[in-house]
Amino acid sequence: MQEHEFATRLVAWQRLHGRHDLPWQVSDPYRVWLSEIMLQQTQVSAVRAYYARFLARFPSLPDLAAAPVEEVLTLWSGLGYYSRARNLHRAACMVMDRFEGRFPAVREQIEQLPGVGRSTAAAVAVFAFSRREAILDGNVKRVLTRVFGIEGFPGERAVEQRLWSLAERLLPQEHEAMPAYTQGLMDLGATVCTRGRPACTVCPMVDACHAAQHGRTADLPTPRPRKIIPVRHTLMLMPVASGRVWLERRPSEGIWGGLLSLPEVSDTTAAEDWVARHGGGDVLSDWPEVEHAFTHYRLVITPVPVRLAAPPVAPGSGAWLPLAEAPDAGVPAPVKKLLLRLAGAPPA
DNA sequence: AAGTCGGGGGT
DNA sequence: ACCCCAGACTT
Repeated sequence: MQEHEFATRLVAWQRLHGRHDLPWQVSDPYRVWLSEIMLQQTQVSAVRAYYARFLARFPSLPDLAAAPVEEVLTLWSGLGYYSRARNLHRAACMVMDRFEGRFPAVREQIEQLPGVGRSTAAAVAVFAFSRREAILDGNVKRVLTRVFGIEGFPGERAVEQRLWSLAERLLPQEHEAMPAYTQGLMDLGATVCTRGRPACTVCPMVDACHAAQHGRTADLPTPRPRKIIPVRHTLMLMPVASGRVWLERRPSEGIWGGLLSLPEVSDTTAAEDWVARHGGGDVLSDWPEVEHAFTHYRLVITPVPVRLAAPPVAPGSGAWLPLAEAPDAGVPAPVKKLLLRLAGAPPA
């Protein structure tokens, strides 16, 4: 298969068999950008509801820029990678005062926005402005490594560079074909050239696909080299008083940045110190640990429910929330699990 | 180049 | 239980 034939086949396939009903298939750059950020490392099925909710609250970019970042984070909670939400808000403000409210139409300018890398910038440039730019996300890497038989872990610099240059050579010549071509690349990866059981029998590339012809779809793309995942332990205090629980806002840097959460301490001594510093109280019971898995480590949380002796005077930066409301206050998933348990078995 | 950041779905 | 997903940013 000549390289120019790839785009021809893909565009024809997309028009007949691609997805045409995704809510963000519009030309409004704000909506395209929002969807691309939400879709980073997150699957379509998970994004749909968040996208609708987000647009209902922030129908346009000026609405988003005018909102407090805390509200953006609350709408984001559950999607993960919370720096995306902070960057989204920063970028909206940047478009307002650096680009006078007009979304930039060139890939290099879009790429200046925080949270937007080359691939995301290219996707916005293509869908909103029909620019001739290549994307290279997980779907595209899978399709290209299989069709063209590219060996090596795509996270490796040399492999990724080969993929970028290949992706650029494959672009259709006509600007008008760019949205269908780019959508076709994503659709093929998402619905046909899937990770587990690719549907090669209905693939428009099957006769030219290196992996399909050599029975190597299970080997490509080359998987990430194995690593040992460490385990970390932490304690989370659950300070309760008068039917309310104390939540603190975490620093914007690091894990769960900017989210409301339970106070975290490193060990039991630090836990006792914390209670003493806040007027003293009783540890209510020993609760079972909660495990939470990240990409790079496993976190074991020991919950420490405490009834504070002192009345609910706010210590530091946070809030006393009614037990029934706390689980939905935009907290990290494992904290929500703890708060639901707390609300289900409130201290007498 | 390697490490960090999350939650959820597929297998 | 393990893998990865419409990646970007920091060190």
